[in-house]
Amino acid sequence: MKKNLYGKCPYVTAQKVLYGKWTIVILHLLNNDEPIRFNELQRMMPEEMTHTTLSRQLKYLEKEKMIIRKDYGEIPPRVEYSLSEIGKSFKTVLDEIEKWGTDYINFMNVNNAE
Amino acid sequence: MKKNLYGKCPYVTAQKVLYGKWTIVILHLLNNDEPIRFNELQRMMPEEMTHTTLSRQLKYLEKEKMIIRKDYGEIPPRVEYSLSEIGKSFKTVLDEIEKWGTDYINFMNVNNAE
DNA sequence: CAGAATCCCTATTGATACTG
DNA sequence: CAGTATCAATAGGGATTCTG
Repeated sequence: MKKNLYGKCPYVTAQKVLYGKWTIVILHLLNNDEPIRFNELQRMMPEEMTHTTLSRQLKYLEKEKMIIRKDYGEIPPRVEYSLSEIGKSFKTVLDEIEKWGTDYINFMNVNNAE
Repeated sequence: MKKNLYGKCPYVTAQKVLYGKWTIVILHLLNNDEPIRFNELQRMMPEEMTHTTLSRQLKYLEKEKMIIRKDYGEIPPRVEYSLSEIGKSFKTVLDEIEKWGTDYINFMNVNNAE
């Protein structure tokens, strides 16, 4: 009987980390030098999403050690998100995704009449 | 109001193509010179999955033009799957995923007591 | 062998209201 | 501002059966 290979096979593991509906986009947006506040991040998202969903995705990525949540404990609340070290190292994948994604979009535009 | 950016933003697009539970692994397994038959592919999968699920994922990837399905029309059936051109170009992403995934696994092993 | 069809079940998302 | 809590809606996956 085969076993769960999360934490063993790099592909299975990466798939699980990236499985959320917005994870790649969030990691991409956080991939700069400035930490980003919650609402700011929501406004930057390319598509509509509720704060409930964003909150959940952020929590998931935090649990997976991809991002760091810094709560300033102020009123009104001020929370900033940034990439962790292992999250930053994901940049090489993001760069390839951007290149490939661009190629894929062009390819689909050429090949699809619709 | 924000719009659906599938087909516009490379990250959103890549996320949608990769959203299946096994897509990355399937693309990785098909990433060689030999086409692979259905049952053979199922046996190669690192974790248990039913043929129903594999069938669905393959259909999805075929619809997204990532893979090519070749039906030999024989009895008993013989169907081979291989990567399309745009699917092959995904290799650069897969390579980075493998590297990063390996780093991530090591990182998690060092940092998690459990 | 390589599915399709079906049903069921769970996980994920979305919508809304509430809070310090 | 940055959430949480709750509930409803949906999609995706799994199990089983049937087929040529």
